[in-house]
Amino acid sequence: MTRPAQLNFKSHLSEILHHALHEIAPVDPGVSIEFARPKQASHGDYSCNLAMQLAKPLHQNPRDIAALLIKAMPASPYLEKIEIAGAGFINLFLKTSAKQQFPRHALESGTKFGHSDNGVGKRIQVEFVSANPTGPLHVGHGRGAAFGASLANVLTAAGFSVEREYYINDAGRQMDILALSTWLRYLELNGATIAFPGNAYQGEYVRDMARLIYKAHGNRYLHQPDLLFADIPPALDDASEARLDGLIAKAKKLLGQDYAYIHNFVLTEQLGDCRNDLMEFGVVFDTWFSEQSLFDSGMVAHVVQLLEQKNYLYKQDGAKWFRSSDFGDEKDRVVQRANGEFTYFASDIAYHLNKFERGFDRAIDVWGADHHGYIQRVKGALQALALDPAKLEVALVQFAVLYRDGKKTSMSTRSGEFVTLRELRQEVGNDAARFFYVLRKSDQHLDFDLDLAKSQSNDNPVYYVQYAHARVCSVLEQWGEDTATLTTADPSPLTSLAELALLQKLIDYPETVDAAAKELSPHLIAFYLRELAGEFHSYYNATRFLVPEVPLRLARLALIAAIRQVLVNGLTLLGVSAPSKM
RNA sequence: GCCCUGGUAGCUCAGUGGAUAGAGCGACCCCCUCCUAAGGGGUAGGUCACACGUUCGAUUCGUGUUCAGGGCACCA
Repeated sequence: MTRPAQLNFKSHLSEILHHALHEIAPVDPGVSIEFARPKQASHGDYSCNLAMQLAKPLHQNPRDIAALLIKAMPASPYLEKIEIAGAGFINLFLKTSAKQQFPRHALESGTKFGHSDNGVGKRIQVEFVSANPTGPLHVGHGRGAAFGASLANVLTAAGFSVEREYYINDAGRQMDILALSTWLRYLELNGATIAFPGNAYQGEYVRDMARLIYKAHGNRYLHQPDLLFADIPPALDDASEARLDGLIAKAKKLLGQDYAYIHNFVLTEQLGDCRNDLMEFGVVFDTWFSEQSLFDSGMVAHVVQLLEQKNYLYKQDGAKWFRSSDFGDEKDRVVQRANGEFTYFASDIAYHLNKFERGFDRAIDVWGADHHGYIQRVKGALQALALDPAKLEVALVQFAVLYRDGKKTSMSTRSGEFVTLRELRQEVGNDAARFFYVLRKSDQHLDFDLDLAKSQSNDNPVYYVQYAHARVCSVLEQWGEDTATLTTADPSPLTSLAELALLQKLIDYPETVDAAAKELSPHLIAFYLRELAGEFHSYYNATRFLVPEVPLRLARLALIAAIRQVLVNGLTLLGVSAPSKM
């Protein structure tokens, strides 16, 4: 057995059990080799239920099979003993000396500890946030941002080449509504009295943009409001969508070329704001992909034509429908409306075709849970285009429901009543926000209690983890010597129960990163860190590190230095800082 | 009506086809002359929603029921 470059007991054990399995069952019986971490120490460090799985296909008693497997296993330098227990568990016990290698191993690997090469040579695109640039990001977007960024980091740690992308919905009606809303506010600044539509964008940021335009251009874009509202039927109520569309059409007509200026101005403003907001949140993108560019390049028209050629479209009521029900969708969907305009779905098909053309091995879309009905039709379209829909994975992030004073808070952008991500970050801090967001499984509803998150109490688990880091820093500082020398410390004095448990925890870290990458579950890192911090705090309270006996002191310092490294690495994956003083 | 998520301790949530189901908060009791008390130790708290099925074994998988949240546009 060769020693793996990155020490990973699980894959090592898996290797030797595969070998044994092949020995006793040359024909693949179609079972998978899994290891569990037993809750009881007497059941070993790892346990394997392979023998029980084999009982049926091999028509033998599981305990007998276990004995055969153990006999066929190649010798391992890391194993102390192997036992058969219960109904046929194979319990594996690691040598203490093997576990004791981990502090040195973690320190030598440094920021790379926990990284693997599982994904080497594979390109993954992670698309996330992709919020409409029609207003500030709110706390719901924040969850997608935190999840997507952490996921991308985890995948990078697993060796994948990751590209982070933001899809900008800069084409379409919502942008027009924003442009109109801003222009109406601008008219008000010019002294006009406007019946501001109830379903236009109400937020204060719209007024801010209008003020910027007014400041830079004075009354250049002023038109008489009478003309604007002239033939808009008064019978239509204030919140009518048709009235809004009428106003947009009128604005385009009155402003002529200038409409493009207003439209572009509000887009640039909102996008810039969004980008800054995310950057401050530690979330950066490699690519900002414009939906409009898909129209400009003719990609949307092209993809619709492509589907038409393949006979997946039909006309009904003047519109073009895609036969998505042929691909498991509950009904067919319109790609081109009766008025000739393409739907959002059409540009989304074009967008996904474009993703595939860029040659990613996997594309992960992080979507809000409200888009779940969308998965089937997009995959259907990909299939219709003879692409492999399995390459597209959709991670649905459930809504973050916000509570203030114990009451649900509305998050509609148009109504202007929302709590922005920026506001949240200012109130609870970036670290707490990033950590809070990934402290839930992504497909789990998140009740974000603002009052709790705002309270600077120790309820906030991020402090708990950061505090562990700060404590290690403090101890090492008082020790005062070069921590780099700790890699040479003899680890054999680390024999207490707490120390063995901590060694095991270090061993778990690379496996946790692997699992988080495989299951697209960054929350596993957050939970791991909380557990590691908990075991460290307990150890800290029970044990002195700066003891007079030099070998013991060095061994313990090496252990806590390794813990510090893992805390840093894990927090980095989550985009949370690791302060050395608190 | 159909589709997605969920239902695990008082609350918020992890977790697992396996052996005695976990954490945080809350409650109660205790620990700073001591490397950071933003910490630690302890006590109490459970029919893993319910029923049936698959399995050597189900809280985990399947089906049904029920409750909760969300989604079902020629919006984006």
